[in-house]
Amino acid sequence: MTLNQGFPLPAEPDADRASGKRRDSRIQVRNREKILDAATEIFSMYGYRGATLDQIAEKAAMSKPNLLYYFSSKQELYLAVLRDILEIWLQPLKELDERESPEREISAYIDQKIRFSQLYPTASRVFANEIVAGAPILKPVLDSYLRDIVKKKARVIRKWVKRGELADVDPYHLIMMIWAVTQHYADFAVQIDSLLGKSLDDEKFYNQTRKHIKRILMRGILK
Amino acid sequence: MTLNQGFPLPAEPDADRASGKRRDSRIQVRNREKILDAATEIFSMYGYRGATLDQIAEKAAMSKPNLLYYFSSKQELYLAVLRDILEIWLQPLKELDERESPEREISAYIDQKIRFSQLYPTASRVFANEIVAGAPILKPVLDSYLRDIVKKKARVIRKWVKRGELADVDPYHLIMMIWAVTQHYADFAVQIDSLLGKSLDDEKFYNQTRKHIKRILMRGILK
DNA sequence: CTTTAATTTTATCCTTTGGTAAAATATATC
DNA sequence: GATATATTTTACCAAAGGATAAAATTAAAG
Repeated sequence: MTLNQGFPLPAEPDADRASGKRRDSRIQVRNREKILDAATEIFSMYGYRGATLDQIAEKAAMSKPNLLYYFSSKQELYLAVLRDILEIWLQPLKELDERESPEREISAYIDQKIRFSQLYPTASRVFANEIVAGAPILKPVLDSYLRDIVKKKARVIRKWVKRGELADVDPYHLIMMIWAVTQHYADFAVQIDSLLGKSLDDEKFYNQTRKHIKRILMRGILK
Repeated sequence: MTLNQGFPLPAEPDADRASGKRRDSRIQVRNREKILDAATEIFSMYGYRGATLDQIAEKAAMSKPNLLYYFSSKQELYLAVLRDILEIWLQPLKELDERESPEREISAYIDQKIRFSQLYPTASRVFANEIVAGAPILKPVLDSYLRDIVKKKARVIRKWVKRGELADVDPYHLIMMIWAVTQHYADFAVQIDSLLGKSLDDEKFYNQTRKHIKRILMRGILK
């Protein structure tokens, strides 16, 4: 079960772009997308091992061999899904800017994270699944790429603390707290639905949630 | 795939206790426990569908048919695992007592939740897996049992707010925030290990985490 | 000890699953 | 519209996985 191999993520393999073969025919693009969407949904429910190509193919409304024509193995498909997710997942953190006030920056960061939970709940769940499972695939990425970004941003937060613009918080715990709370609304959406009958799709609930999270967190960390 | 059926959880099926058959021979107890432990670990990594009886049997150091002698199907085993988890997962919430101060009660609640993450990280992950997967099994329990408890405790929190002992927070969001943050340290342990090289097993890190979470949250919600 | 009941092992079954081969069909290019 | 290329379908396969049957072994009771 050494699923992991050759995952120099991020960066699509994406060989032969201008090379010999013409890719990206209309139908090529459309079908790959259809498959990725279906796969995201199925992987989010069953995880890598639990998901089956039959399920994914059915959801994508095509035969299994046809699916395998576009992604030559389950693993390759999973990698493609994870690649897409990681990109949008990481983006917001990179934008934290020390030159701005922590109030503004952290508030904006929370906004972006909760927006992600609203827009891509299934993607969030695939990611959650992967991490809960012990990150068999993403571990190398966490250990290198993510680690570096977070380290850099921890420095930014620490600077704010030194400047006296922020209470004396641990940057790592703060970042993880924000992740935990915002992702929770996507990952545990069923539970929330059971308790409140609401989801982030409901714009009113979305805003209430967003404000509430921000209020408590910002009160907790601002001087 | 209608996994769900006859899950009047909580309450073990537990027929024939004083009835005809004698249960609970020494070996019976020991083996069931060994299996439940192994199953918890495997289910936590692969989810219900992704886990295999072979893996579980191997981890429990017995043959698959032998395992099936103790739990007559994969589903039954999964149910038994969930039952055990749910019990310890729910306990702390029930103890919130409106007669005490919110400061003391919520602080104690956070302590208990983070302690759970430290003591039973794999159990927490099985639970997370089940919820992320859409709670195919636990949905009825969430919709009834959990819903009632949370509603009751939301009332307690609301009372504190009315008494002016707590800032004007939404009880549901507060509870979920506490869940999210505390469970995160168990469910996303790999990520934390990647970023910090630490886990809650490290008593020092455990306490630092506990205090940090409490500091920010309590600052955020106390008047 | 023997007898009876509990536990474990061995052999096996049927279904599902990831994946392939090759034929058939559609699409594009000249 | 003929030819080459891309896409889809049909028919399979070998391995894995949940489960059962029945034989073999071990433990308990008298």
